[in-house]
Amino acid sequence: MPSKPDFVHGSVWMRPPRARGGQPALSREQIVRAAIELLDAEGAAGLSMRRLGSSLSAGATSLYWHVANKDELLELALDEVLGEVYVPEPADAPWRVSVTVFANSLRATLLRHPWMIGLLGNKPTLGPNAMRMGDRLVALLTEAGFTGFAMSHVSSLLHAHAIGSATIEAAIAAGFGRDNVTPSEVLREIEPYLDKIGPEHPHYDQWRRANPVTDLDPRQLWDEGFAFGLERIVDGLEHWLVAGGPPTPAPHPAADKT
Amino acid sequence: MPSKPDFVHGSVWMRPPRARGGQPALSREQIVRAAIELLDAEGAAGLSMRRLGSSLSAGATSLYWHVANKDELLELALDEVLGEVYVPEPADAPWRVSVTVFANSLRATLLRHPWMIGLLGNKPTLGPNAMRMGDRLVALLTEAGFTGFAMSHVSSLLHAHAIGSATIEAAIAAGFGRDNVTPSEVLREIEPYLDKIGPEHPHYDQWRRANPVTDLDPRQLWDEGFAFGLERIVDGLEHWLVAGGPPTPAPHPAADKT
DNA sequence: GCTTCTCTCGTACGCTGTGCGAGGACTCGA
DNA sequence: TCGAGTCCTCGCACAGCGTACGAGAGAAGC
Repeated sequence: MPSKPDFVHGSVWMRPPRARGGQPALSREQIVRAAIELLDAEGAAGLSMRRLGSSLSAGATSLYWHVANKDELLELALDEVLGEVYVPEPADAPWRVSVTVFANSLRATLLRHPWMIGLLGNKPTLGPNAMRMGDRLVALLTEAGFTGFAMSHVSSLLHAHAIGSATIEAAIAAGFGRDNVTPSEVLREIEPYLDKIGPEHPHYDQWRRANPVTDLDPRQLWDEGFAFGLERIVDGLEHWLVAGGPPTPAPHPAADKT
Repeated sequence: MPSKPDFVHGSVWMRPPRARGGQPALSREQIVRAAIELLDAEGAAGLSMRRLGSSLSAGATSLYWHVANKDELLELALDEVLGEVYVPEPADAPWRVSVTVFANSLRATLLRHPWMIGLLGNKPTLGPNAMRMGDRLVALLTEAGFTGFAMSHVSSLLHAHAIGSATIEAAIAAGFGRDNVTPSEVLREIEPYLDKIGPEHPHYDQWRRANPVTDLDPRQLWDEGFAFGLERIVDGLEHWLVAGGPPTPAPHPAADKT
């Protein structure tokens, strides 16, 4: 066999841009991005290291060079999508508006990536995006006039409303996601069950008959409900603020106080 | 005949428990109770069918006679502990008080069984205890003067506050549960990390320095925060109520999304 | 040339949920 | 007393999981 021209075999042009044998075929960012894609498409149960690996044309255990374990990967993915949350600058608008924008953005992000919800209760979110979100929210609330621990309580209140609402909505939406049935059809399916157990729940049953929900788009109803709650919260905060904050000045509870 | 996974008829709540007879060494109630015990003791990751079986001195697959699968078992366990939530009767107290009692009870239940939190977003809770809770809350809110969809929005708002708050608290508490260290020690451990990345988060860092949290019991702080938020919510609801409910017939409710 | 560092991956282990079918225990009718 | 039928338990097996380990490929530096 005559020797082949060397430039064919060893040249750059013959090598694929990201050869399988090449070194940097994988990166942490790439892995996290692929994980999010898989999670969005198939939910939390659809993500396994093997599936993730093969979605990157890599071996399952190759991932462990870039990521300590699956939990850490989920943590990274969670913080990554938290980067989608938008927190306005304090100067952008009145605080009532800015706070509403933030809460809506957090809720929308959670509903866009419902797998986040089951992860949030597991460990504190200390990633860079979560911290950035927290920092900007502190700026916003401080500028609005909240100080001390009340400020962090307000932050928790807003977070809780978005997270709690998204949890409830995601739960019901999970019942809707099944094979191409519309929410109305699902609601109509549940109806007989509710009718059957109706007598055991007279108050709810009466309300349900007076407020049939079957023909409405539940998504619109949830949007309204979230906005309603958020308005009540912001109203309550404003009243508290104009009333002068805490009724009795308790700036520094240094010692145990009851 | 399409045997599509019918949302209602496939659900646990539609099927009666297996008929009795033979030798009932195991029962659904017993299994659910043991599962809750295991979940409380070891968290969601600590429950496996094999471990649950051997905690009942039974084979793992014996459980499948009484329970269709693990998901259904978790659903049963979730509804069971929801029975711990207390909803006052409308006549017991002014609605502001009753609503506060309910929200506190829901939060306390969630914190007593933190594994509930990761389950809530997965599917709607239609079990008997959840329905009973919903029914009593409807009675409460109707008596308070809320009607129509606003009533369900108020219900969602209260649920969301409890669930969201519990989620946040459980996440941080999970970081505390580690090997016999006190929360203060954990906070002191995190301190250097926060110091290091402080410059990237100036607002938060400034607030943190002005409000050192290290010496406080975080549990007390969370209690205060939850109560603060709940007061703001109830205030906001009361103002809305005395203002006469919805301001206008509202042709354009709210469709803003960010 | 050699060593060293960076990265990939095949193999393997212990664990998971659960389908299947054998078989034990009990009740009932004769 | 004897089947027959029903209720319930459980051993086995399978596919899939997270991941520890160590071999080895390729690039970089001496």
